[in-house]
Amino acid sequence: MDDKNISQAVIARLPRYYRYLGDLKDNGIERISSQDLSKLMKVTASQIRQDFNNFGGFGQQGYGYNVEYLYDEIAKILGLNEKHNLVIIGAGNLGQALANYMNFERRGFIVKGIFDNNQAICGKVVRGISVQHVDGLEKFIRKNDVDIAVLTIPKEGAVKTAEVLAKCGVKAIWNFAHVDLNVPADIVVENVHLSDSLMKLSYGIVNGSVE
Amino acid sequence: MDDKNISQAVIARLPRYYRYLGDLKDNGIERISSQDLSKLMKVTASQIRQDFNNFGGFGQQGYGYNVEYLYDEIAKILGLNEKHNLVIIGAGNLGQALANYMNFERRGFIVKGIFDNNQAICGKVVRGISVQHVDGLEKFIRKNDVDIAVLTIPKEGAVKTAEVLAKCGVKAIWNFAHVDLNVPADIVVENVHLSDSLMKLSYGIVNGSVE
DNA sequence: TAGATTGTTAATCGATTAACAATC
DNA sequence: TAGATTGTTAATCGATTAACAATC
Repeated sequence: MDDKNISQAVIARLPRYYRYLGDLKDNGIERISSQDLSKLMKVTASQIRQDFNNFGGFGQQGYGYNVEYLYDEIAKILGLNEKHNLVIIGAGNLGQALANYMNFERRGFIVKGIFDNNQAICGKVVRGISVQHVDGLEKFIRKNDVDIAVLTIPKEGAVKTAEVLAKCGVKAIWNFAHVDLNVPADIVVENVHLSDSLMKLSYGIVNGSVE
Repeated sequence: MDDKNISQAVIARLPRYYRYLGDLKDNGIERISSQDLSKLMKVTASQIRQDFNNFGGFGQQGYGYNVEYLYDEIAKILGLNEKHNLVIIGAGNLGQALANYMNFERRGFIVKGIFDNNQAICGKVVRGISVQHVDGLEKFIRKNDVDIAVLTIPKEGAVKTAEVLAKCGVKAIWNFAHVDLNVPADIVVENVHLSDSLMKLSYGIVNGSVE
C-alpha cells in the first residue's frame, strides 16, 4: 500500500465512507452502486468512484460495490487491521474522557498507559489503568512498543513533550493541545483543535450559515 | 459583515491566524509583514494577503499589519465579540470534560445548562452547574435564549435530538456524535468526529506520513 | 445479449501561488 | 524621495464533476 500522493482531501473522506458502509453492512445490505451511495452520503457518484480508484478497483461493472468487501478494504487502507499501542499524556478531564469514551480497543488502539505531571493524580485508576508520573514516560514508551501518543496537556508543555516523544520513536501524535507541534517529518501529527472548531461554528452563526 | 461566498478553506484558517496573532500580541510585537508571518506559520505570504483581503484591507503598504488591530478584526469576523449562550447535552465523560476543560467563557460562550437522559446523573454538579434531565431541554432553551447546543451523546439519540433542537430555534450544533445530523440549512453544524480523526492518524502511520 | 455500472479520461471549477502596480 | 510591503490581477496548480468507453 504505497500509492503515494493520495491527496489529503481523499484521505479525509475515507472514514466517512467507512462509517456509511458499516451502517449498510449492519443493515444487511450486500451491494451498492456509486449512485445510491451518492444519494445517501450527499456527494457526487463521480467523486466516490474517483476516490476508490485511488486505491484500485473495488467495484464491478454492472453490479456496483460489494459492501462488506469494500468495508474491509477501506479498513485495510486506513490501517485498522493493525494493532497500535498508545499512551495518553495528560490525565485531566479530556485525557480521562478519551480513555473512557472512545472505544479505542474495538479499532485496535490499545491504551497502554496514562501519564500526568501532577503527583496528586498519579495512582488514580482510569478505565482500569493507574495514572503514572510523566517522569517514567520515556522508559515506558521504549519498553511497551508504543506507536501513538495522545497529547491532552496544556499548550505550555506540549511542544517540549512532543520533542521528547519524537526521540522515543513514537510514530504518531494525536494532538489536542492548542499549539502547532514541531517534530520531524516522519512523525504523523493529527491535530484536534477544539477551540478552532468552536470558532468556525461561531463564524457560521454570525455570517448566516452560507451553505 | 455579509461578504458571502468566503470559501470554507479560508474560514478554516482564520482561527490559526488568530492564535498566532494572539501569541505575537502577548509577546509585545506591534507589527508584522505577511512575509514574516508566512515564515512563522509556514504558509505562503500570498495566501495570507489573499485571505485577509477577503474581508477588506487590514494592512498598510510599506508597513505591514498592526498585530493588535488585525487580531481584533479577526475576532470580529469570527464573531468572538458576541456572547452566545450554550447548553451541553450529554453529561458523560466528554460532556463533563468539555464543560470543565474549554474556557468557554473567555471567548464569550456561556454554559447555561447541562443535560442528560440518565436520571442517576441528574443533580450532579459540574463546574457549578447542576445536571438536568433532558425532558426539560426544550423549555430551557426557549427560556434562556440558547444559541448553541453541544451534542455529546451517543449517535443513537443524536439525530432525533438534533431535530428537536432545530425546532427550538437553536442556531448552531457542535456535534461530537459519530453521525451526520440532518437539520435545516439555516442551522450551523460543526462536526468533531474524533474517530474519523484517529483513523486519519492511523492512515498516516501505515502509509508513511507522506508530507 | 442488453442493461447497468464501473474505471478512467477530459472538462470545469476553485484554490493557491506568483507577479507587480499602487501606495504608504 | 526611496524602500518596503500591501492589495490585486494573472498564472498555475489541484480537485471536482461530467462524460463515455470498457466490461461484467
